[in-house]
Amino acid sequence: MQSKIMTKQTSPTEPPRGTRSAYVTELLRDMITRGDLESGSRVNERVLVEQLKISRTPLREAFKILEREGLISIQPNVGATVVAFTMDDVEASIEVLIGLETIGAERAAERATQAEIDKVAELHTRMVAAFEDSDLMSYFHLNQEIHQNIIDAAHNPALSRVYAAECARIRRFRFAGNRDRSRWERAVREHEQIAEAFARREGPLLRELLRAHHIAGWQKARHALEDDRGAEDKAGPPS
Amino acid sequence: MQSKIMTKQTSPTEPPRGTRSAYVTELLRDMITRGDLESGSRVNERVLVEQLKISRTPLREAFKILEREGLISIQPNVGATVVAFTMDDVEASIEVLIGLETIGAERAAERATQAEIDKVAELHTRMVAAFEDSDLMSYFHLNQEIHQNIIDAAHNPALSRVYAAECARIRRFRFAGNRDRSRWERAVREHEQIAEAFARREGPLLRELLRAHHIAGWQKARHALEDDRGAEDKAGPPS
DNA sequence: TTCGGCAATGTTGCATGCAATTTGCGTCAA
DNA sequence: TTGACGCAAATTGCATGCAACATTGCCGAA
Repeated sequence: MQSKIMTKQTSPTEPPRGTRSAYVTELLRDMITRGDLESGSRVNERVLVEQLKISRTPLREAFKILEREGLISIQPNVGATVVAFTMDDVEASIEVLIGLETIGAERAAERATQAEIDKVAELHTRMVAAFEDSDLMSYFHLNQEIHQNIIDAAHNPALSRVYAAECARIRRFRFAGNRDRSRWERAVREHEQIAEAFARREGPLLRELLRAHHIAGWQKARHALEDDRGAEDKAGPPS
Repeated sequence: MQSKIMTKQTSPTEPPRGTRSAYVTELLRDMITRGDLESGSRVNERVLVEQLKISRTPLREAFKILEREGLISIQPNVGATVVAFTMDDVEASIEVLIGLETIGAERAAERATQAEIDKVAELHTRMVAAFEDSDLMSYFHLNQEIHQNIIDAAHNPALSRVYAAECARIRRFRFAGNRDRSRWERAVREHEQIAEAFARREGPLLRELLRAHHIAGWQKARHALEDDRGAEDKAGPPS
C-alpha cells in the first residue's frame, strides 16, 4: 500500500508545493486514475491522513472537490467511496466527449490561430515518436494533450473546462484502448488524418474523423476492459 | 444585506437540514444566482460565517465545491471572488449547452419512456399556465425543468450531470431573456413545437428546434443584459 | 511629493478536539 | 439457529485556535 504511493512521488521527500488542499486533491486524483484506490472501495480518512501526512481538513476539502468532479461519492456521516463505473457509464461519458468535440472541431477549424495548429502538429510528431518507441505512457499523455489542444483552439473557455473535466473522470479507463499493436497502429493513422484535417481547417471532416476515432478506440477499450474484468472475477473473490 | 438572505429562507428559523456543508453550498449558490453576491466581488469568510451562523470549516468546503462548479474563484492565501462573466463567457456556455442538447435531443427521442414524454408534456402545460399568469419565476423554473427533463430522457447520466452543472453556472444570466412580452410569447410558441417534436420522437427536428430556441433566447437576453450593464455603469461608479 | 521599507492588522490555511452518528459485535430471547 | 436489542468502538461533521501569508497604512529618505 505504502509502496504504491511512494512510486507516485516524483521525489523521495515529497514537497507539497502550493496549498495542502490542492496537493492532496491532485494526489488522490492520480491515485484513483492509477487504480491505487480501487473502484467502489471505501476511502477512510484516518488511513489517508496517516499515509499522506496531512490533517483531515485539507483531505476533506479534497473529498468535496473530487465528489464534484464525479470521482468519489460521499454519503453524509458514512464516508467516501471511489465511484464505480460500469462500462455503460464510461460509454455515456464518451458520448458526451464526442458531442463536445463535435462542437469544438468546427469552431476550432474556424478560430484556431496558426500557432495553435503548429502546436498540435508538434504534439503529433512527438506522439508518433512515442509510438515508435513503444512508450505507451508518453503516447497516452500526448494523445490526451492533442485532443485538449484542438478543443482549446475553439477558444471557448466553457468548452475547454467541461471537456477537461470529463476526460479526467474516465481517464483511468482509456489506457486499455491501444494494448494490441494493430489497434494502436490504426489509432496513429487516424491521428495523422486528424492532424491534417485540423491543419487544413476542414471542420466537418475533422469532426467526423474525431467521432470515428473515439468510437473505434472505445470499442477496443471496452472489449479489453471487459476481458480484464472477467479475468479479475475469476482471479479473486468479489469482496 | 441581511434582509436579502432572509427573503431567501423558506422559514424564519432556518432549519439547516442535512450537513452544514451541503446547506451552505446551496445557500451560496442561490445567493450568487440571485445576485446577492455580486459578480467579481470578494467573498469574505468572516462575514459569511456571521451571516449564515456556521463555522468556517463547512463554509470553506462549500467554497471548494463552488470553485469546481465555476461559480467562484479561489486564490490561495488571498480569498474567494465571485466569478465575473463577460457576455462572451455566457455565450460560450450557451454554445456548450446547445452542443449538449444536440446530443441529448436525438438520444432522448430514441430512448425516452412514455412516462418521460408525459412528464415533459405536463411540465409544458404548467409552464403555459405560468406564462398566462405572467408568473415569470415559475415560468423560468419550469422552463429549466423541461430542458433538463428532455436531456434526462437521453438516459445518459454523464450528459445529465454536465448539462445541469453548466446550466447552474449561467442561470443568473438567463432571467433577462423574456422580459419583453413579444419575445416571451415567441418563446412559448417555440416550446410548444419542442414539446410536440419530443412527443413524436422526431429527434433531428427536436435538435434543430432546441438550437434555434437557444440562439433566439440568448440574442434577446444578451441585448437585455448589455442594456442593464450600460445602465449600471451610468448609475454607479465602477468599484 | 514620491517611492521604498516596515510594522500592524486582517485574512486565510491547517491542525486538533469534541460532539454526533454510524457500524460492529456480543448477548439474549424466541 | 435466527433475529432483535444494546453497548462500545470507529468514523465522520463541525468548531475553534494557532501559524503563515497578504494587505494596508505609516514613516523616512531621496
